[in-house]
Amino acid sequence: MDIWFHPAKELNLLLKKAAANLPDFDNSFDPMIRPADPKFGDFQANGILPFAKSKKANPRSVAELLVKELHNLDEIDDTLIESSIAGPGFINFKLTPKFLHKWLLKYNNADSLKEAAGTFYNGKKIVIDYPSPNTAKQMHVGHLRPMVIGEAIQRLLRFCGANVICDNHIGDWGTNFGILIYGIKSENYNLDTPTENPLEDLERMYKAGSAKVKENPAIADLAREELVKLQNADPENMSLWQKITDISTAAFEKMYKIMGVTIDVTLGESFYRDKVERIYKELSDISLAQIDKGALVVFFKDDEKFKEQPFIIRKSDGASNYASTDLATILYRVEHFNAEEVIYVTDARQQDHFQQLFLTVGKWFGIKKYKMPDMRHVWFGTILGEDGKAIKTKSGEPIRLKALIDEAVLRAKKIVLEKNPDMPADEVQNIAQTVGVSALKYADLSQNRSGDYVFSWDKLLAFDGNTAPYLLYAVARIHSIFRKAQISLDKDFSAEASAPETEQEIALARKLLALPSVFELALSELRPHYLCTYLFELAGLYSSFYNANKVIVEDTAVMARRLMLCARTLRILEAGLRLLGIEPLEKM
RNA sequence: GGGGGCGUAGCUCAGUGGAUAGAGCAGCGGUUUUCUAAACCGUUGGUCGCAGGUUCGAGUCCUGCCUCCCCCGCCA
Repeated sequence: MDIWFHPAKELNLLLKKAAANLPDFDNSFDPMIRPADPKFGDFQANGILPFAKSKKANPRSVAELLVKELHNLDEIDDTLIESSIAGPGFINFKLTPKFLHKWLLKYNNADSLKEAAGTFYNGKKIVIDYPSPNTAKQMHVGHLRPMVIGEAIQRLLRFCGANVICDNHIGDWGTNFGILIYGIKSENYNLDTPTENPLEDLERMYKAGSAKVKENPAIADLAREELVKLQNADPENMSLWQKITDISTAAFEKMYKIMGVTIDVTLGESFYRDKVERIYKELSDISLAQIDKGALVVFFKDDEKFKEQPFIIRKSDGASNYASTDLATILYRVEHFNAEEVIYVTDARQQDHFQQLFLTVGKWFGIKKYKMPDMRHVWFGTILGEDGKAIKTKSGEPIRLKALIDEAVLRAKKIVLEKNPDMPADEVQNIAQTVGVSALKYADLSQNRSGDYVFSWDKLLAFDGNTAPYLLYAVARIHSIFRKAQISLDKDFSAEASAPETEQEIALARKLLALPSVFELALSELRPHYLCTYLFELAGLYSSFYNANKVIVEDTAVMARRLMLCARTLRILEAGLRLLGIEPLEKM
């Protein structure tokens, strides 16, 4: 019998195969394999109950027939998998220590795990759109989520075999540049000799300009003129715009580096400014779009939700908007990158926009016979202020991302020093940097992305419980064991180590084998918090094992057995942390 | 008015129609001559917003209601 990477998936197939051999079963039977409570087994099949009900049969006797047939199959080795029937008619499956051992020998490092996980996506071409900030604005706490969630998802997709392109669709074009350029000119601000924080200056000038535009129509006209000049490629305004973009990009890149955000291409809205005409023409030609109240809009008369909510794809003043560029963008991604799937990582408020976008693309691509990509909007809730309202740039004091990171690192440093009074200063700084930043990221990733949450320093910078430092600590302790024993983490244990024996060894090994089911779940919903929960539980089981079962012992057989478990736990914890965008430490 | 989301322990949150609803924090009580105690073990704590319904089985699905947040034509 093969040692399957993903036992739940294989069992599901084999149960169907067994059922097909039995006259009492038919196609309506779905095994419904799920990970089980460890006290019952590794997996459970829930499907017998509804099936027996529909056939008016006794679930337990139906289950007995199926289990017997399953174990008659050549693919099943009774010394590797045990089945039992429990309760009203559940089938419980338990992987034996022998199976656990063989699996751990086979999937012994990140490469072998990645190779096996690659079958989930099999090279599917996916463009993922994140974090897509707007230029000329400083990053604040609101940018945390798209960065960390987008990064975790793209890494997970890549690990599971997708051919991913991270496309940073920055907001670098639009009406606000008229106001900003007006603001810069009215202050005679020199972009060539920028101050320490030029983005702060740009933001200030935009705010000042925006306030003036609101109260003075004459200034509004001036701002509009600047915008028209920019759109007509006036050299002076284009040069200003380019400098704004360069300043913003430089500042963003610094932040991406700190936050571990990796980007393949940056094709902002400005890139699509000459590509929207084709959109207007095509959508008009196929009568999908029409002029209404001066604007070009798409109606969805046959859609229950949007029948009275059109999608504006060109403003009545002739200018493009979010919808125009998003339509041009998705076409480009399909035509140029051959995207088979496009994933957008943005906040929840944009759900209507993306539903309308997807509806429009569905009709448009259908009529034009363009290759239809899968489209997913991965949305997340808002980070709220103490008042329960969204933290906004304009009102109140937004917490800058930089300040948040600095505070996190400072707090981490205090703890590192406390725990390691004799550590050299540069090492303290390195560890504090990783601990602080990863705590920040993990706090966001470990929550189900679809909820809002209230910002609090203590919450985002928590270092206890289900946090990055807890996981990093588990990793550091494993490294310490191997340092102490002077054994390589990549040592081949196949000759020396035997199957797990103690309660803690077995519990830990079983958890390690749950990884593929976690990938499957996290991928199906693109929710990184499932991976966080798993890693936390894994680290918890490791800590229990570590406490109860000493690794470096006289008995070489016991030591080899436990060292192998440590090495495998380390590899999975490290791989998992890296998927979350967290670089593990060897010491802390 | 239409739509989306949220509501689970004192707090912050997990929970794929499945078995006695779980963690962390906080609280209480333990564990260190032993591989990193940033740890481990034990323990207290529940009207899963309310009311119906579907189901062998509902925190999970459906209907209605309540609280709060968000979106609903020229912002992104």
